[in-house]
Amino acid sequence: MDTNTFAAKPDDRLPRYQQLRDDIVRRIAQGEWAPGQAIPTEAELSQFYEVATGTLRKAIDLLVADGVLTRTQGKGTFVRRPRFDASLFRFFRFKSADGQAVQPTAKVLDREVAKPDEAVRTTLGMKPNEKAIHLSRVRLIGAEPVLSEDIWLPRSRFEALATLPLDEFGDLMYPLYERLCGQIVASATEILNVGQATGDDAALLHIAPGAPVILVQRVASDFAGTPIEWRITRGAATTFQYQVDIR
Amino acid sequence: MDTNTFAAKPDDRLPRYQQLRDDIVRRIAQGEWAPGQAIPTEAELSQFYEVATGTLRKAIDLLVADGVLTRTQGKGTFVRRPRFDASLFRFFRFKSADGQAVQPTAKVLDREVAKPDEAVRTTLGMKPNEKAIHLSRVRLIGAEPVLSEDIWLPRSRFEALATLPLDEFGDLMYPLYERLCGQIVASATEILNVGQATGDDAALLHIAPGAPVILVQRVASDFAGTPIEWRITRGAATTFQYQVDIR
DNA sequence: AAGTGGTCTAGACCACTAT
DNA sequence: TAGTGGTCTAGACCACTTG
Repeated sequence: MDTNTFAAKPDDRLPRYQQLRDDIVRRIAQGEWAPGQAIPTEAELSQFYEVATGTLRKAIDLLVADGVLTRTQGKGTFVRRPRFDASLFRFFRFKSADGQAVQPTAKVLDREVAKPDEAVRTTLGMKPNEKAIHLSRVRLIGAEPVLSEDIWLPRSRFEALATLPLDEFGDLMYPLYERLCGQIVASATEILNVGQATGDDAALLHIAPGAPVILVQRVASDFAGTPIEWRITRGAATTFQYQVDIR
Repeated sequence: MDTNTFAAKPDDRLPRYQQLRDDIVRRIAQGEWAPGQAIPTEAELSQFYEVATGTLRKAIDLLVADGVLTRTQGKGTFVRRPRFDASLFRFFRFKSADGQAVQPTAKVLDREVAKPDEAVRTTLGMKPNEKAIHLSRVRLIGAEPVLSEDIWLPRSRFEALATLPLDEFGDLMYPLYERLCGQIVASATEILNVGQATGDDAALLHIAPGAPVILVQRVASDFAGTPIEWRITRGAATTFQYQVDIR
């Protein structure tokens, strides 16, 4: 921070507060300020950037609205640690026997290092001959399988996962990405569709072939907006529910 | 506006800008400022409320973020006219023969004035013996039925629709509510589920009985947050697609 | 008590729209 | 040219957290 001036003038035509926002996300993307840590105080930042506190606050307001930062009065402003492995609960409502919401566990069934589909390859911005790591997972409530998942990762960023023993993958992938590969998921886009269970799905999820299933395709990206994971999740449509509020 | 002081001090503990926001939505809900019209200028409002322009702008920022107001530089700040009859396109992707996205037309099949289900009655906050207007609609692309809809409205607010000839209902309900009944839909909550087509659905939508269908339940409310419409829409799951961006 | 973010002021000047 | 919202300043004081 100290040694690095605000050289970045990406676009003088943009308002100052947008330039500030861009510079702050750049520093986060480059790891200068890490998730879970506090960024410098408003006073320090406004002095460094040579803007009034109101202008700096407006830049931070945008990042808070985007979910990149969180503010806590009296404590500081922090880079948000994204924890949306639970995001599927926005779609699938799982309950235990006593009606409580529960987190499913996960089990990696298979892993291969192979050439990805063309669609996956282009989505992840991979070179024509680059290999991908492909994981097949099942997620369970107790012993009951509820979700079936396929995950593709570019090998270049996730080399450590190519050799990790399958039983050492935990329930959550994103902490693993961060710990073993230094890859932090900052945002994601999900597309929902309805399909019918294939024979494999049916066997895995204990439903009838042809029964309706929800397909959630997710592309997850880092702070710089680069896609780093492609994932598809399938679950029985009977467990599906989603709520939207319209402005 | 001139005759009406800012008597409302709903909660002195709240920041001024939140009090301003509440007072502005109150005026909109009461019809003092109507959808499509401009509200007073920032200079007038900040003088009237006796706050600095920055404070007033923060209140308006909130309402813009909520989708209640829109600002246009050089022109003014306007009460947004909600137009989300097209919101189903967030769920169902319809295309014409040449691949263009199209708006479906609508046809009211049936209307009855009857006691609503208990669930509908309580959701709409209706008295125990109050009657509701129930409409059955089908929505079509060309001649092809794609969505089947049931709508319940409290009779007290929508009397005019109890007698309107069925062929005079247009394609869009909300402009009708506003024009004939003075009811403006300002927000809505939708819940999605997946089901299987009943015999009626199958016949109406030209799909096989038991085929997967998407059910969208919508509760629409006015500016004051009072629910005024309950609606359920059913469509073939094959036409369903939804995209979410996660922070 | 010191340090943080949260609220608010009283302006200035700029960019855009309309006439 | 007049009027609108958009940006920005240079502070002040308050509410909350931590030592």
